[in-house]
Amino acid sequence: MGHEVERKALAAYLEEHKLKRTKQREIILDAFLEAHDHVTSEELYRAIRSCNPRIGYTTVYRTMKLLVDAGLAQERHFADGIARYEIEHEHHDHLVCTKCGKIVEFECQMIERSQDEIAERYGFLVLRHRHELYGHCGDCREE
Amino acid sequence: MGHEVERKALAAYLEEHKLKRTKQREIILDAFLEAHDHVTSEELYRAIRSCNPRIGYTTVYRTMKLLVDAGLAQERHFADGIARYEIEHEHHDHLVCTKCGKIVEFECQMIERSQDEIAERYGFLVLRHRHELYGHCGDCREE
DNA sequence: TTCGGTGCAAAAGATTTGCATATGT
DNA sequence: ACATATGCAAATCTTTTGCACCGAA
Repeated sequence: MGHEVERKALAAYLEEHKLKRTKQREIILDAFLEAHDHVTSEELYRAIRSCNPRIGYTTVYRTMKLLVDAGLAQERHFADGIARYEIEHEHHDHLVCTKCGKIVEFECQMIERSQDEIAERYGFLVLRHRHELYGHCGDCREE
Repeated sequence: MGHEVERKALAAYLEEHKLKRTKQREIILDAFLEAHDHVTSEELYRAIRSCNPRIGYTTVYRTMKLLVDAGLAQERHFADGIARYEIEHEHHDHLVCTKCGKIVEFECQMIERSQDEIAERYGFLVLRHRHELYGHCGDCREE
């Protein structure tokens, strides 16, 4: 089921930090990589449980923190305050519906370029950014 | 102690929604306006308690949600997932230096326009946004 | 054999809810 | 008078921790 690159990255991280390779960690990594973005720990736990009933809540929480430390996942907090994880990847931004909680990712070259321009104007070297638009999605704005 | 504008805004909202003006709501509004930005409900509760021991936790939580609905406060979630409130003000974008902590505000018409375009593409009605660029400022990037 | 890992249950921390009482309108 | 607001305690929800047992190195 693929994910070789990520498995190796995790293995390297574990070895480097004298931590152990366990099947739970592999299972959770796979489930995370297969899940839609913005999964919560609880969603992951449920998904994993359906195939592997012997994995505990705690292990999912602990492993997700591990994946963050290993640079494989990113933790984000949107309006509801629940931790959500996404795969560490290129810059992208979010539209968040404050009514139903829907989260849509978008990318906009124009904005990226404008950011570079702004950064240059102020002499900044930009390393990362956070850009979230909050409002009502198509389904919720009619109500 | 000032805050006339906000008090009137709250009163208007309460009247419009057939809600009641209570002294608790005024006290909490005042405390919120006087607090530093990014206060948590708990901090507010403690600050209010020192002068008004008869106000309950619950009322602070409920009133902060009310202030958000009334457009007087904004709720945010940073890395720890605890709700923090700040005064609703014009949307500034920020450049944040992760070395020296300098914060520079900027505004960019191009970005604003792009946001509108994105929102339209996804059918969103955008109410507010958050846009932060993190990096090193001119003074720090040389080191 | 030795540590770190796991899973359960219990704790902790933040926020919400049920309900009897109090209070604006 | 009536409907909403309040405050307490209890419930809920997410996440963390303590601890006995398990398993990778």
